[in-house]
Amino acid sequence: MSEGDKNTIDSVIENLISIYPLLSKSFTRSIRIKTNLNPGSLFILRILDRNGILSMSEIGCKLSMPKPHVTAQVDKLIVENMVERLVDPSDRRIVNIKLTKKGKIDFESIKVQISHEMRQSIETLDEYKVKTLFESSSQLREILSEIMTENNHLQQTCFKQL
Amino acid sequence: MSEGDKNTIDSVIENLISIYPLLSKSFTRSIRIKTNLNPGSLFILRILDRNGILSMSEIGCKLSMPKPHVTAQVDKLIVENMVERLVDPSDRRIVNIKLTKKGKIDFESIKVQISHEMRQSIETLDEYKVKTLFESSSQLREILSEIMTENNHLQQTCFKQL
DNA sequence: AAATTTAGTTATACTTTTGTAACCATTTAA
DNA sequence: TTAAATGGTTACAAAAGTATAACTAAATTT
Repeated sequence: MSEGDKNTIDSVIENLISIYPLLSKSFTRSIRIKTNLNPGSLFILRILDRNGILSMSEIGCKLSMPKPHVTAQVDKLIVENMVERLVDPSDRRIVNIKLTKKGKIDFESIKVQISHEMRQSIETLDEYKVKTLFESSSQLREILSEIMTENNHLQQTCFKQL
Repeated sequence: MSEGDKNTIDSVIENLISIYPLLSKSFTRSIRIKTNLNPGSLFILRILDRNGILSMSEIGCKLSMPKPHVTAQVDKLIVENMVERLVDPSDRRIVNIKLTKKGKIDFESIKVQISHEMRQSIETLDEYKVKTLFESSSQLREILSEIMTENNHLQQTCFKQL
């Protein structure tokens, strides 16, 4: 690897370390204020919305969330009637989770709620910047999803890939 | 605003909501394992490294961190001899914070520590993807920094811009 | 000079997240 | 058919972040 590549990677790390708190502050506060959910259970809604059905362990793997925490968060979502547990007939130890109809509808409106300020900010940008924002966020998301597939290390190794 | 723009913004929000947990999980765990600091105090180091000297309030504004939390985190960093308090001679209410020499050195090595896994992952990517990652993270960082300048709402309004 | 505002700290309570250990039920392996 | 491994839950502890009120000291306003 050349010296230039090394510097490029340094810059990437710098950028990511800067982006993280910007996103964090933008979302977590909206989530707390505008929903009665916490960020963790919202993450679970998001991956269920994307993946359909996931087992408890798969949720924990995808979110690097300890299994006891997954249980607690899913319990909350069940109380809210946003997800449901499904016993896997082929292996009755496995508990599969999926969004309910209410969960799907609620998640859509929550997304609108928590991104309201950010949406307004983005709308003030000129067309070119919005396009740049779209492309850069798409690319970053894709590559990060690709490389962030390492296992978690929580009570047991997580073998299944994201 | 056209329907296409609205969809583009929706996609941007989707992307950002996806990127956030990926970054979060990648950094916070490394920080906890590899340093004796918490993410919050590391954020403070980062903005001090970038901005030089900042007052307590400015730190709180930039990080959307409640002032009492800033005090607590800075206290920790002072115990570690990584930052120092400087009384502002023109206004003796203001407490300015800057990195010590040790703080600068430590921060550099901490950055290497906490980004080690991510760096290794990035190194496995081909040259084109690294370039894409660099460009997209740079662009995203720049635009997010630009739009995430809203005030915090913690005990008092934060007027100064980031 | 008195009243108000601002910067920061202290104290305190609460929420969220992380982590470990122990446990049950089920499946797989010996 | 025992023994071991796996998926998940329960219980519990601790770290980290969030929030508000009350306070001191200094600056500003009136």
